[in-house]
Amino acid sequence: MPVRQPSKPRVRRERSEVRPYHHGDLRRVLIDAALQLAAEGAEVSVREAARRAAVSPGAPFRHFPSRDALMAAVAEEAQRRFRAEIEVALGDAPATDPLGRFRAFGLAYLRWAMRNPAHFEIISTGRYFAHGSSTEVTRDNAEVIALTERMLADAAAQGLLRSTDLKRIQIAGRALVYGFARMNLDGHFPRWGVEEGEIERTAEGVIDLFIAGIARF
Amino acid sequence: MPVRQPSKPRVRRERSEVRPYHHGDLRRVLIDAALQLAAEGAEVSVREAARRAAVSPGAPFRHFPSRDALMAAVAEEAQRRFRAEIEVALGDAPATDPLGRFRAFGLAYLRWAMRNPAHFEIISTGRYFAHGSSTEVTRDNAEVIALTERMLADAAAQGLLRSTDLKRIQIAGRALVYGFARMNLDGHFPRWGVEEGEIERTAEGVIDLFIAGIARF
DNA sequence: ACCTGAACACCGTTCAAGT
DNA sequence: ACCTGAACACCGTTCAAGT
Repeated sequence: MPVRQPSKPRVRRERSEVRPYHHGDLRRVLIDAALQLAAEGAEVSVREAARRAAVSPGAPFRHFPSRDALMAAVAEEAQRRFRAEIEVALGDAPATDPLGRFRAFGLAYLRWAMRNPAHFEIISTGRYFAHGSSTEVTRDNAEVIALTERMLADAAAQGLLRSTDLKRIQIAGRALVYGFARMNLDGHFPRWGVEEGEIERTAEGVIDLFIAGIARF
Repeated sequence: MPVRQPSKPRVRRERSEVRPYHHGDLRRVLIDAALQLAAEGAEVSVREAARRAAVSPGAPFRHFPSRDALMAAVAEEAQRRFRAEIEVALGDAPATDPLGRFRAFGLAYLRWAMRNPAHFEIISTGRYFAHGSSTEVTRDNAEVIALTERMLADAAAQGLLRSTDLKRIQIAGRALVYGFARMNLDGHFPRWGVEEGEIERTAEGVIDLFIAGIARF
């Protein structure tokens, strides 16, 4: 078999002065523009994303059938990043300590939500895509749910829990962290006397309170 | 002094067939229209509210400086109703049983949120008025916070709580119910295997789990 | 004092026409 | 195949003009 040179991808003046007629990967560029708009706290509009991609207002509709479809793609991307961060955080937590893992999960969840509020909102608000319209988001989410399910099952197996109703514990735990993240998002903390600087510490305290409540000792 | 007849307020065909030039109380009518739009699950738009009030698109702006101001008025009304319902629910709960009151509060909170999702969202989303732009909403909210503060202080005084960090308990409790309400709002329950019919029961279970976690026994 | 109706600058979306 | 640019039906908001 003839050995081929490990072909450096032929660039051939891709970076010419002349604006090319075809955009490189408009789909990708539009998603990134939308992510950035959200991160800036601006409303995500198709037209503005198009403007940032330097294309006409109609162009995005060749890649996304609707604004909601664009938002779903943005949610997919954000969900991917979220899940990656969760998994990194859980890499440090030993499998032998399921409640420790549960705690690490909660902390990672809240930290990401605090530091990426707009992306968190797009993932969770459910206003942009009908439940399950994006199979990828659905799958990612299901795997995150399965993750905490396993932790609780392990904890129960080790006799660490007061209650045997794991589903109830799981939903309560999720309501707790989701509620905390949304209180932040929706600007509730000032009226609760929680200041900017102490939010992450407060998150930690709330998680610990919950775990102390479900733990046998 | 000549006695004048106790003049029945001169109506003089106010209810004539001809549409009167002045609306009776356009402000009120616009707020109601907006509440109804929200309850129908539709986007609340100033123009649509104007249409329902049978006035021109510009008319609302004589009563509200902006869409956000209209939404703030809607939030005020919704918050008033919410608080009224909470207080009715607490009327039945004896002052001698602070954790019972805490439970009753949580249930009333969640029931209202489940049954008035759109109004609940307008109250809580904080997208429509800067934190504290409406003194009335701020005050109503502060009183609801004070309500639960008292319950927990009473519970602590009776030695019913495991922890003495009441602020932490309060924020955790609020995060729990708010999170649960928002999971419902944001359509999370299908992917958690919680069906429509069992949501209120699940809410009860989650509240009980939390209270069992903070109670001394 | 309160409302109308036209106007303006935005949006999402469609579609013929261009390359 | 992909993009342009005009068009349409919506929005929030302003403002002269009417009563």
